[in-house]
Amino acid sequence: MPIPTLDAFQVIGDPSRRKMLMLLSADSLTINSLADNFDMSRPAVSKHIKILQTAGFISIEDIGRERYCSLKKDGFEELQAWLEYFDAFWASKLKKLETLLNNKLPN
Amino acid sequence: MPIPTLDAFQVIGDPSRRKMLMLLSADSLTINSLADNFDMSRPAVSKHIKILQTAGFISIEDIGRERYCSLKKDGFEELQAWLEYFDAFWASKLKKLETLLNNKLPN
DNA sequence: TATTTGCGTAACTCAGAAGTTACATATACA
DNA sequence: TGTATATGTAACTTCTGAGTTACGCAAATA
Repeated sequence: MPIPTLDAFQVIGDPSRRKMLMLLSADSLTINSLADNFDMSRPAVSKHIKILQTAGFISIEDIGRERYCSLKKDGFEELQAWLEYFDAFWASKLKKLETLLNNKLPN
Repeated sequence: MPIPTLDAFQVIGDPSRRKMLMLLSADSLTINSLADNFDMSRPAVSKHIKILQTAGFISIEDIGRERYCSLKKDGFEELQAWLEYFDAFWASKLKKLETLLNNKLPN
C-alpha cells in the first residue's frame, strides 16, 4: 500500500486549516484553545490538526494531557518550490520580451 | 448574492488544475490540445479552465473557434502573498533564536 | 449549403471530505 | 480513589465538487 502522504495543496485548500496556521503563527496552541476560535466541534478541529501534521505544516508536542501545536516548515516548502517554478516562468517571459524589444528597436 | 470569486488555494488544490498550469508554462494551448493530456472528458477540462480563469491563473484569447489559454500572474500573487507572511514568521523566529543565543552566551 | 470542428452548458451521478454525536482513554486534581 | 479535563476515534450524515453524457451554437471547411 502507498504511504498515506497528503497533498500539501489540497491540505491548505481548506479555509479552516489556513486559519489554524494563522493562529499558530501568533502562538503555540493546544487543540482546545485552537478550537475556541472556531464554530465547529472539537473533534472536527482535531481532525484538521492531524491532517496539518501529516502534511508537515505543524508539529505537536505532548505535555501531560495537552498537545501543543506549532508551525513546521516542511509543508510550506513544498508550496514555495511550486511557486518558485512559476516565478521562473515569469522571469523568463520578461526576458523574452526584453529580447524581442531589443530586436525590434535596435537603435 | 455574493460575487462568485474563487478561493485561489482551493483552485490549485486540484491536481488536474495544477497539471494544466504546468502544461501552460511550456506553451499556450487550446482547450482541446490541453484535453489531450488528460484522461477526463473535454467538458471536464473546459470546466477546470473556467475555474482557473475566474481565479486569475490564466487568461484566454479567442481566435476563431479556438480558445488559447496562457498563464496569468494574478492568481499566483495571492498565493505568494500568503507564503510571504509565513516566511516572515520563520525569519522572526530565527531572529528570536539569535537573540536568545546571544543572551545565553554573552562572552 | 451541408458538414465538420471547437467549444460551452445543462442535467445528472457519485465519491470523498467535512461535519456531527457518542464513546474510549489517559492525565490531572480533589 | 473518584471526578474533571484534554484528547483521539469510530460511525454516521450531509453536501460539495469533479466527473459524465447529451445537447446547442458558432466558426471553418467541403
